[in-house]
Amino acid sequence: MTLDERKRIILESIIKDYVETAEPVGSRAVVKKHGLKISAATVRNEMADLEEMGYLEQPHTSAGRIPSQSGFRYYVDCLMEKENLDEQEFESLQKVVKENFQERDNFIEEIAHFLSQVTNYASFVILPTVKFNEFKNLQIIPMEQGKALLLVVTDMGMIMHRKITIPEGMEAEELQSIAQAFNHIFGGKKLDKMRRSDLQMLRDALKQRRQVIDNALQAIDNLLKNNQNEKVLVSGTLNILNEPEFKNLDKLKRILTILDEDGPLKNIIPEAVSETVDIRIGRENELEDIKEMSLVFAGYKSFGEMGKIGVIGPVRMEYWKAAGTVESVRDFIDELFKKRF
Amino acid sequence: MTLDERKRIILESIIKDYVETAEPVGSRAVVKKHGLKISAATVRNEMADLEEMGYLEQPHTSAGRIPSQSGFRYYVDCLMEKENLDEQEFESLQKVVKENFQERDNFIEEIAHFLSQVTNYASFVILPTVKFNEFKNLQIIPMEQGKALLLVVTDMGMIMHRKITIPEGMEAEELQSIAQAFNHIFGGKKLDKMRRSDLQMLRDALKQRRQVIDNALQAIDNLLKNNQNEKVLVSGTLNILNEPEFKNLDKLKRILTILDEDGPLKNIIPEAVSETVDIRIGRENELEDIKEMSLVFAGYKSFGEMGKIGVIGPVRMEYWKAAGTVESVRDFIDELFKKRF
DNA sequence: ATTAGCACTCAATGGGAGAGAGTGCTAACA
DNA sequence: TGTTAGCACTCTCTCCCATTGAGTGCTAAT
Repeated sequence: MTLDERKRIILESIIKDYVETAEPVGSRAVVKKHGLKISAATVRNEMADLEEMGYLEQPHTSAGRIPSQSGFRYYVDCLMEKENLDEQEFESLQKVVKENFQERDNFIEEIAHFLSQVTNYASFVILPTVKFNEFKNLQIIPMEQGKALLLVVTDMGMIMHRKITIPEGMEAEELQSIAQAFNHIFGGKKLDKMRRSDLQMLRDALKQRRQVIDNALQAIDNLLKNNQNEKVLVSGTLNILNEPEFKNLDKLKRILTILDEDGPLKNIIPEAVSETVDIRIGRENELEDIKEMSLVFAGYKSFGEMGKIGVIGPVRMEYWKAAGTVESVRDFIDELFKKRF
Repeated sequence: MTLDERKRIILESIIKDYVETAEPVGSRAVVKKHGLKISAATVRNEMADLEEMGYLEQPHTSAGRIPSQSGFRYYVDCLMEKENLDEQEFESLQKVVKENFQERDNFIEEIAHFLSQVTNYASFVILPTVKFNEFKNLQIIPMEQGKALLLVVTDMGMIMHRKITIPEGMEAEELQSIAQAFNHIFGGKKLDKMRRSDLQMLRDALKQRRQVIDNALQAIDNLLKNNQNEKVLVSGTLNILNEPEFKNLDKLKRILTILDEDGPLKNIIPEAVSETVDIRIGRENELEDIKEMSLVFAGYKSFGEMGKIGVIGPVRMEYWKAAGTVESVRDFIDELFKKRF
């Protein structure tokens, strides 16, 4: 399925034109745009060939051609050159990182924002679960009257915290011994293996402090619930309002609804992602509702587990820019996470 | 400006009809809908009067009437009866609270979600700043190698935390003495009064540990930056896709963009809010971009400072439902916050 | 004061003509 | 044999106009 040089040039130039204008591209336009030394009629013949091969299609007989999804696939596989961040964009990324790398949540949000700004598509960042982190250490720190702060630290350095109620007047030492009991039982366990059944042991070990323990367990339960699921962050969804293919209100609504909710989004992205950029074009996506959208995404590591970043846009997407950007950002934060999170 | 009974009935019935259908309401429709004992012609006369008074307007001569913004204002002030949460909704609210009151951020998010679900409008919750809380207590807790967790607690019990880097091998006691120095200098200060100028004192007090102190100060700076500004949470923005007045793509985009960003939203809500429900209809809003939208909102207290919740929707809004819902939810969480946050 | 009747207004709908863009095919050309 | 000019043809898009129908305001009768 390799194309001769001329067909390639024509296909690529139709793709570039179509991506820019969202209009079918005619034979004359192809010749003009690239100052080709052949006539429109010749191009028409080539276009007819490309259509037969399935790379182009015609909305109706008297219109120009538009790239088919296979056409885009061929382009992405064989013709595309990724366009990485330019100097200015890279500086802006560094600035974003510098200002926000203090706190993980914030940071991730800003990264998503950056992605959508640079590409002009909707972007997403999926935070990995910490299921497979190990419970390393628990601390209970007395705060104001009757309150304490419960800290859970994992082997990868992830910290979770929650406020709990304790009996008034309880000594710090007592809290410490409770914490010790927890550490003894849960220490070294993967988070997803921590079971309520271990509770009995604790109860037995510390008959007197049932209330604190119950509160603490409740809090841990809650922390785990909050962190065991992947968190999804989306940014720039409104970019799709600019795309003429979604000027239909119903379609728009369907897409925005998907992007607005966490649930569907998680299912959109394939479970297994690699650390290289992957592209899913239109019908290649499994979810029915996004068969008119394309995904460009890649995996990164944080706290030892796999997260995902990417952009989502119309099939008529600037794949070269999207792929380059996702790649650059992925590499950048992956490197960063190695050091910090 | 009081209306006689008949005019009131007519105005109210036009409002209800128009809110439901988004279509101009004709004289016949008014008579039929409410089984009035008067003829359409009589209603037409009354409608002409109401139009003269500015409560109704006519899109064009051969159409029915729609309520003007003053009409809605009159309705809200003189005719409306708030429709509070029904039993089922109230139960659902309690359930939401029960499942999420463990963590403030989550909790607030779910409240916003609840509001938008029940009203079918976009909802917002603005978290108060903690500017006026007092710095009460700082702790530095050693974590894994070379890392520590910095905790800042305010007099109202608000906890902020951040991870910092410390020199390897530093003793817990040493950290404690650093923390003590902080507490000594900042203790009792309002958060918005904490100045970098105090830094010098610290430096002098603890010449040896400059690195830890710098890191800690950096972290505190960051925490404050994060919490001094009001945080805005928005939910259910896509509800406006259902409103026929926003089927115009440009308008839609303008509104969604406003709701999508934090900045504009903060300015939409008047600075001073009371604890009772306030309603701003269309042009009563100061911001140009939302002069076609209405706000229904109220203030609540958390950590001793004022937050805001409310909904935003088209001028053609079910004010009775929106006002009742906002009131119910406000009262509920206000009560809750008194106990917890 | 209320109502029936009627002429009038104006948005919305749908059909048809004309313009314009682009094609496929044919025949001529290098 | 590949390339090109020319031309008839197709199909969408836009504009125009006539028709329809809902709803009004006014007038005259009750």
